[in-house]
Amino acid sequence: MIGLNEVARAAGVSPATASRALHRPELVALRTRERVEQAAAELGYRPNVLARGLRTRGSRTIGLIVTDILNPFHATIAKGVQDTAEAQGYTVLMFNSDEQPGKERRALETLHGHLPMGLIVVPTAQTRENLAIVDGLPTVELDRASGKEGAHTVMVDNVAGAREAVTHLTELGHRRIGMIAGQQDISTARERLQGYREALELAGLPYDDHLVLPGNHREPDGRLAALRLLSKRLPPTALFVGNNEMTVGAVLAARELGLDIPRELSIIGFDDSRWAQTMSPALSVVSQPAYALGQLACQHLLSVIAGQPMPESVRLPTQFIQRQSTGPVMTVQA
Amino acid sequence: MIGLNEVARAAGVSPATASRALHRPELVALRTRERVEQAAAELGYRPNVLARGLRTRGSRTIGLIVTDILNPFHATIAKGVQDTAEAQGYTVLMFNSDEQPGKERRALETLHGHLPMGLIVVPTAQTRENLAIVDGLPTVELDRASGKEGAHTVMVDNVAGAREAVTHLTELGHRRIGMIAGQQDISTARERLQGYREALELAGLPYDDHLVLPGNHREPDGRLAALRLLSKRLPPTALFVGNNEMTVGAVLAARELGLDIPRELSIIGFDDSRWAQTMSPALSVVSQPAYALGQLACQHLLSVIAGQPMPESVRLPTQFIQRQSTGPVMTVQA
DNA sequence: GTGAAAGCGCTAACAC
DNA sequence: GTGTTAGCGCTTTCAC
Repeated sequence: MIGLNEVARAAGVSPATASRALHRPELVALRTRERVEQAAAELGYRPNVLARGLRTRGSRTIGLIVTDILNPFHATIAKGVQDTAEAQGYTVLMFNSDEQPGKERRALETLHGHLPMGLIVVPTAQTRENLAIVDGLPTVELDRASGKEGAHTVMVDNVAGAREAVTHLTELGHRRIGMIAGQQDISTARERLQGYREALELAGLPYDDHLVLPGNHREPDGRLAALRLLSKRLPPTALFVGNNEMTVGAVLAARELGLDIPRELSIIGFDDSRWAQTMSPALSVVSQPAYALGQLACQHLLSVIAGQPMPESVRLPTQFIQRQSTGPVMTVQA
Repeated sequence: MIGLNEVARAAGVSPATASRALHRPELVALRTRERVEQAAAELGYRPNVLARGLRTRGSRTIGLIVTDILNPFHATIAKGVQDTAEAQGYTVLMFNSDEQPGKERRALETLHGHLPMGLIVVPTAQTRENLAIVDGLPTVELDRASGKEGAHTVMVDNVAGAREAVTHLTELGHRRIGMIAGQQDISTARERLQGYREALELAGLPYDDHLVLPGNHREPDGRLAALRLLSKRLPPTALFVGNNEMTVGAVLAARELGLDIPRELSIIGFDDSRWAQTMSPALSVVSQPAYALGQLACQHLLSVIAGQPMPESVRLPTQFIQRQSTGPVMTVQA
């Protein structure tokens, strides 16, 4: 490996000067700086970030923990984070928690050993406790809030997004609207349920516990919950589903039951995707700016790292996109 | 940060012994080892991998460069790699090349500074040259071959997969079968085209240049290529598409043209996905074991790192899955 | 079986 | 503006 020593020798300066020339050009005479830069380029010098990190107690590295990289929403978030970090010269160490607090813990432990300068995390149910592992590390919680005091969060306005979607349904005349909600220990799921309740209230409809089923955010759970809701004697005429994966399951369930969408059942999902756009009928959704969410979280984190005062919580708006999966309620069957 | 010094002091031994106790237990008396381990656990000791890496010239880190993390195929591969690496105590540094050799170069340069022990890369068109940056680093090429001499590769049998799919079409009676091929500087695309040709030959059909269009592996290109092929005076009655993203474009194109699948047009895509499974009609595909591919590449790499002799090239089989997007050729129109 | 000492490559403090 | 020196936390000779 070509080290700074070689570069310094080739440029006829001391290693310290070579380091300054590369890292703090303003402290060095223009001439020497040029010599060093040229030598570095010729030798193909690449800084050893391990040595640098050891010395400065912090590599230009940030951690990213998502709950499911196979979920396109998370993959998009990850790309937003990575692109932004890379543009600023940061390297991202990415981990998957698979929604499991234990995996999150291990990820945090591994990360800790890498002396990262910051962390972006999509929290699990135990993030508040787990974050003790990286105590003092600048952290931004993304998409969900762990509930930790004073944590920085970047999220969408889930309440408004859900309210808008469900209001769309009430305005179409639906009065029995089911919801497949996420696990209630996740802030996002709570907020979406809250929006659902608010929309019902606005429409003067009662909240009916039996029409709301939990789900663990994955496809099979969405399917099972939908099957249960739709098999009731008096099934809902519309379904609002709390995340993208469960929506797939719900649509599959509707197909299994031979229900025509939207004639016999209206469905709205949370989070847009290519699948939602191209399935037939195309799915009405509450769309989230996933990429922007990742970008913003990363910028936010870098600002916090830089010591700039930052607002604790940032909310991005969602957008309701009406497609073909929602329609007026059928005239009541005898 | 709790360092090895603190642990050593707490255990009443020297740092050197503490290091040995944790890393080479057999060199240390059982009693002292226990004391050290207990001290480490109590203090919550986490090794500083930067310091260790600096000292041993190589962190327990491997690099992974994929061409598009938003493509579910690549996301799945990444998960396979990560899960496997993590199980062996390795940390993955993941980068996105977006198919751009320039981004790949920068990723390799960044990676180099982290002193990784190995690299898994989904090659771009210039990987052969770019790999000079990490000269000597154990490397496994995944999904595609860069053409570098003696490189380790883990791929699927693209020729057989394509041949099988196209043979399915010829057996259904199709005689004008179009192909949307990937860029021919990518080995995978060349091999799939090769399989297409072999299938035609097996069926005694001539190879017609006009029925084969290139594409840059992304959705819009697939759409445009399909539109061009299907707008011919004598359009193909079936389409074989070289990757998953382009297949989406091709299906959208068919819809735009109002073509009924499979009555008026049969389509087969390469690589399965949830989209392919749930779109209607469900898509017949050549399915690839994406997760296993990632796992295998990682195992292979770790073996190479460990100095075990390894075969240069590994091929996994594909599997043709017939769904509803393929059917017998329509009786010829006047 | 254990400790002392050196050094991985780099940068910050302190001279000059 | 530049060089000298020291040390980040760890592992690894080399003694004992």
